[in-house]
Amino acid sequence: MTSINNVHNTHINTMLRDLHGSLIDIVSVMNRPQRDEAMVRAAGISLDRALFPLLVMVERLGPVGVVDLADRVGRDYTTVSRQVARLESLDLVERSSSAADRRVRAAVITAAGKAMTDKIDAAREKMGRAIFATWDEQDVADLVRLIRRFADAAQEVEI
Amino acid sequence: MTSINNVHNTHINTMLRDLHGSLIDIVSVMNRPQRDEAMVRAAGISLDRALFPLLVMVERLGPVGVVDLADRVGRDYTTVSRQVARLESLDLVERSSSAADRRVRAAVITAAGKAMTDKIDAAREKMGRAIFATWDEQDVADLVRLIRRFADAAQEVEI
DNA sequence: TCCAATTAAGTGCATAATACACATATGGAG
DNA sequence: CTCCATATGTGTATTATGCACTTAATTGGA
Repeated sequence: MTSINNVHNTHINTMLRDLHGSLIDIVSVMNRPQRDEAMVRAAGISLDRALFPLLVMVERLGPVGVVDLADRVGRDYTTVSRQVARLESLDLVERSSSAADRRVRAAVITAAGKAMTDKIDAAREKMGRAIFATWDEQDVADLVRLIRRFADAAQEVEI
Repeated sequence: MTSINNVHNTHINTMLRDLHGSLIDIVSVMNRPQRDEAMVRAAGISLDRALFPLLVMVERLGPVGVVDLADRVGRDYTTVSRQVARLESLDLVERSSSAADRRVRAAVITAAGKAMTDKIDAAREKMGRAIFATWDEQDVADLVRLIRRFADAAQEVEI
């Protein structure tokens, strides 16, 4: 290996470590219960901590099964099965057997659930505007584009 | 509000929603227990799921107290207090009362803990190289720079 | 200086979350 | 058709979690 390659590798390693550190910080922010709960409470609703990310994912991912959701939240699917059942009993999501694969009881968000996530989205949008207020439009566009590309690649390389 | 501003707002909203979707995907990947656990098992070690992110954070954040860690993982500090105590009993972290503030028993990683996170880092580096193999160097640099800036801003706007 | 309020950390305890073992139904390959 | 993989669900034991309370140290005033 040439010295140029060594320099290059060190550079990449530094960037990867920086990237990982940034992701840890972002996940830390997203994990903070205060925000989600404060939003939900401000909307006059009460929802268990564990149910919240699932509701958001059901809204985002459209008809989605328990196993798929479980993979994403990193919990056993039996745990998620019970949580989705609770969301269903709260009329925040509804499920129906997929015509294509009747094993799957895919969950979709209800009007009541959507009303809840809309309130969260509004708060998130406000936060996003505050964050990007001082950014060049080009930087925002680059971030959105590159992070999407990164997310896609990260999902591919897994498993 | 002019129609130009409407277009602009819609554009920002779309980008914010895209960004949020990307972050959900990234968090999903990071949440997958298979990877971390497989890494740790490959290294011949066994570590509870809940303890793992804490170990990584202690390694990254240097001397860090229980309350600070708890804020980051989004759990009550009493829960984290017990988990850090377990990491300590496993000799993966060690704690000492800070000279500056003797209430704080700041945790730092031990040699054994560092050996564990080094193995994880190596696996993560391999993954990063796979992800970025086809990227322009400039895109990688832009992503690292912009995501760091975003993480910093997101931490500021919180609370 | 001294006291009240604040903050970091820890413990006991009740509750909720979680995962494993097991069961059922469907899909798909041969 | 048969066998195996997959999606989901339930019973149960274990663990994690958070609240109430406590201790110790720091901080900010009066």
